[in-house]
Amino acid sequence: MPDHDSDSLLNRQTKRRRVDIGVKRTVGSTASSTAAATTDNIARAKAAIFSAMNSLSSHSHHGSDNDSMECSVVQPHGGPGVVSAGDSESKSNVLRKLLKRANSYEDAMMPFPGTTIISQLLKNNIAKNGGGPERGERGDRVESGFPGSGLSNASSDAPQEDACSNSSQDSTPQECLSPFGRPPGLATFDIERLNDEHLRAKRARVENIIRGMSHSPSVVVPAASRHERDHEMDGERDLELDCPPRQSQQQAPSSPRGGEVCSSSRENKRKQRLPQQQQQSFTQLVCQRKEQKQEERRQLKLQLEDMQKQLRQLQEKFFQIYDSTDDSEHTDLHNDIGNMSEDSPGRSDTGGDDRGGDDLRSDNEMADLDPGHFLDRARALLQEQALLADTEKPRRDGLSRNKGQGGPGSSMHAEGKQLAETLKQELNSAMTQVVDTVVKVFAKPPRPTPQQAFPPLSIPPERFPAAVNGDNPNFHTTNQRLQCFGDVIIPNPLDSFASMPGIPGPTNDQTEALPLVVRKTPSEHHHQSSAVGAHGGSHHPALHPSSLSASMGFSPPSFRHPFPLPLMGYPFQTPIGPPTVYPGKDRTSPDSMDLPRETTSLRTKMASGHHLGHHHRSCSPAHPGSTAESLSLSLIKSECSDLQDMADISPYSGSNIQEGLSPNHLKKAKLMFFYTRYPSSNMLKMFFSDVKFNRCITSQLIKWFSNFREFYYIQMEKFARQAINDGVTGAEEMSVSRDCELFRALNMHYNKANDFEVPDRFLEVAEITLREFFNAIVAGKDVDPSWKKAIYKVICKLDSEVPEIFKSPNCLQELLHDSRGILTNRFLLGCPMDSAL
DNA sequence: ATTCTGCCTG
DNA sequence: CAGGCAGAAT
Repeated sequence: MPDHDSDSLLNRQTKRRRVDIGVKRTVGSTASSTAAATTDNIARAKAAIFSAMNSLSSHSHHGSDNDSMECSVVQPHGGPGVVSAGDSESKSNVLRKLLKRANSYEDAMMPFPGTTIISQLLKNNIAKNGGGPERGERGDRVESGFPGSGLSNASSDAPQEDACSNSSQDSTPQECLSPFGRPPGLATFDIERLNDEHLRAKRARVENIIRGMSHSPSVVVPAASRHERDHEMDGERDLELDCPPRQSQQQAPSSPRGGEVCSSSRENKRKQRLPQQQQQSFTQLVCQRKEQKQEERRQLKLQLEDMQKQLRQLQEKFFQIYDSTDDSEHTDLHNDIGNMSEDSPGRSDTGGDDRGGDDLRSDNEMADLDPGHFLDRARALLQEQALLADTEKPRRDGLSRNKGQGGPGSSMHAEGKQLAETLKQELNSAMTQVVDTVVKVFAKPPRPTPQQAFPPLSIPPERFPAAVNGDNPNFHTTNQRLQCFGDVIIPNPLDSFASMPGIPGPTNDQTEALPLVVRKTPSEHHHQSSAVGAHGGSHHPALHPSSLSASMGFSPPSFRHPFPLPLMGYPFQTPIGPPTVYPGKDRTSPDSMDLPRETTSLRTKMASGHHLGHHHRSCSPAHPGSTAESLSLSLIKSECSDLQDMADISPYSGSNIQEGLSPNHLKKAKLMFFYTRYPSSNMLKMFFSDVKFNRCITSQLIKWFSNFREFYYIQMEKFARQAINDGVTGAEEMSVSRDCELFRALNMHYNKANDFEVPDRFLEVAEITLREFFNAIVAGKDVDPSWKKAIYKVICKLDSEVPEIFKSPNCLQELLHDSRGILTNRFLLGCPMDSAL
C-alpha cells in the first residue's frame, strides 16, 4: 500500500491540519454545554469537599505528630463570606467547623479518652458560647459558638484564623485563643443565658446531625445528603434541570478558590475518570469518621504507651526475680554479678531492693553449685501448670527460699504462676507489638513495611515479667481495640498508601469512604456480561466494591486485600483479574476473549504511570497482580489532578451509579458503535446511565468512540486502497457483507466475541464509507491532507438510533442473550452479593 | 475559555 | 486504547 503510506506521510507533514469536520458539533454542543453547566456547578462544591478531605487526611497522617491543626485547612476559602450564605450552607459549614473543632478538642481531651467528642464539644460550646452576643442574630452561625478555633494551635493555619477573626469581632481575643483559658461562664454567663434557648436549639440540631452521622457509616443518610443524591441522579438523567437551591448554596462556599485550584491542577494532563459524588453529607461523614478513627488511634496509642511502661516495669521486676533463669538461658556469660546487671537493663535501677547480692549469689549457686535447684523450679512450674500441689517438694521449696530467692513461702507457686504468665505475656507482647505497629503505620505515613517495624521497645522474646493483673486490663482493652480497629483498618488500609510519595492525600479520603460504600452496594448489575474468564480465583474483590464487602466477610483477614481503594474509581462489573493473576490462558468463554485485552488496556494506562512500578512492588508483594492493578488505579486517581474529580469520590456510588468505566462499559460502547459513530455526550450520558458522569468519564467515553472511529476509518481506507490495488474500478463493485474481510476485521474489533448480531445498517454504512474512501482515493483527493473530512461529514450523518436496550445497564446480558456470564461469574466468584442481580 | 475532534504516538 | 497535542467550534 504505497499509497496509503505516502498518504500518511503527507498527513504527518501537514499534521495539525484540521481534518475533522463539523461533525457533531451541533448536536454535541447542546448536550455538552448543558452538561458543562451541571458539572461546573458541582465542581465547586467538589473542590471544597476535596480540600476538606485533603486537609483531614493530611491531618490524620500527621496527627500523631500533633500537627493537629492541619485540619483547620478544611476551608481554605471559608472566609467570612461563607458564613453569610444560605441556611443549609451555613449548616454544612457549621458542621465542618464542628468537626474541625472536634479534632482540636480531641487533642485537648486526650486525658479523657472516654469522653465523647460530641459531649466535649457541646460542653465547650456552652461554656464559650456567650462570647458572641450578636450571634443570636444568625442562628445558623453556630460556629461562633466555637470560639476555640485557635485553640489547639494558634500558629497552625490561616484558615483557622478566619473563624477566629470572625468570632473575635464579636468576642474577646481570649476566647479565640484559649478555649480552656478562662473559667466557664463567668462574665459571659449572663449573655449566655440570653441566648440560652437559641443555643439549645442549635446544639440540639448539631447534636442530632452529628449523632446521626456518627452512628454508623451505613446510617441513614441525612436528609440533606439524600437530597443531594437525588439531585445527582437527576442531574445525570436530566441535565436540563436547574440545580435546586440547596445545591447552589452548597456550592457557594467553594466557588472561587475551588475553581482556581481545579483549573490549575487540571492543566497538567487531562486526567482520568474520577468518580464524582455526594457533597456535603459525604464530607461530613468522612470528617466524622476521620475523627472517630483519630480518637481511637490516640486512645490506642495512649494505652499502648501505658502498656509499654507497665511492661518495662514488669520486665524490671522480672529481671529482679528471674535473673537466674534469664542468665542460665542466656548462657554462661553471666556468671557473676556484673554481667547480670548488664543483661537486665533497668533492673539495677529499680529493682535494687534487697536482692542485688542475694540474687546474684543464688544465680551462681543455681548455675554452678546447685543444679538441682533449677530442676526444682522447672518441676514446680510443671506442677503449677498441671495444677498439682506444690507440697510435694516442701524441702526444695525451703531450699530455694534459703537460697535467697526472697519469695514468700509460696514462692514455688508464685513462680509457676509467673512463668505461666510469662508465656501469656509473650503472646501479649506480640500482640502489643502488632498493635503498636499498626498504630504507627496509621500515624506515620512514611512507614514502609509495618511488619518489620516493630517498636524499638521490642523486648526480646525472653520472658516477660509475669503479667501482673494490672496489666491485663490494658491488654484486653488493647486487643479489643485492635479488633475494632481491624474493622476499620482492614477495609481501608489505604493509609499505607499515604506512605507512598506519589500519593496525595485525597486518595486516602477515598479510603475513608470505603466502609460506607460497602454498605450501600446492592449491586444490581454486576456481571452483566460475561467476561470473565475462568476461575473465580482470578477475580479480585478489590475491583468490585460489593464483592469486596462480601468477600471481606468470608475471607480470612490475611487474605483481605490491602488496597481496596481502587474500587471506588473503577470497575464494578469488572471481572478483571485474569490478566493479572492468570495470564489469560484459561479464559473459557468466547466472550471473555476480549476481556484480557480490555483489562490490559485499562491497566496499560496505569502501567504507563510513572511511579507505578516500584509502588506496588514495595507495597504488597503478596498480591502482585491485584495489587498492581488496584494500586495503579489508585494512582491514576491520584494523578488526576482535577480536584473536582477528586472531590467526586463518594461512598454512595454503590447502588446503581458507578464511578468508573468498566470493561463492560467498553464492550457496550463498542457495540453501540455499530449504531452510532458520533454519539453526542448527551447520548452517552443517557446510554451509560449507570455511570456517574464527570468530565473524565465523559472524556473517556468520547475518546473511546474517537478511537473506534479511528480504527474504523483506517480499516476503510485500507480496504479501499486494497480494492484499488486489486483492480477494482468502480465503487459499486464493492460491497460489505458479513463474510467479507472488512467486516470481519471490524467485527473482530467491536464485537470480538461475536456474540452480538451486528445490525444490517452497519453493513450499509460500512459499505458507504468504503465507497467514499474508494472514490476519494480514486479521485486523487487523498493528496489533500484533509481529504477525509468530507468522508467524515458523510458518515456522521449515517448514525442510526441506538436501541433502547442499550440504555439498560444490564443490556449486555440481554444483548448477548447469554446468561452464561452471569451464572459463571456468580459461581466462580463465589460472591453471594453479586447474586443481587 | 471550554469542549470536541482528529492526528500521532506509545 | 490512552496520552498529548493542535485546531476548530461555541
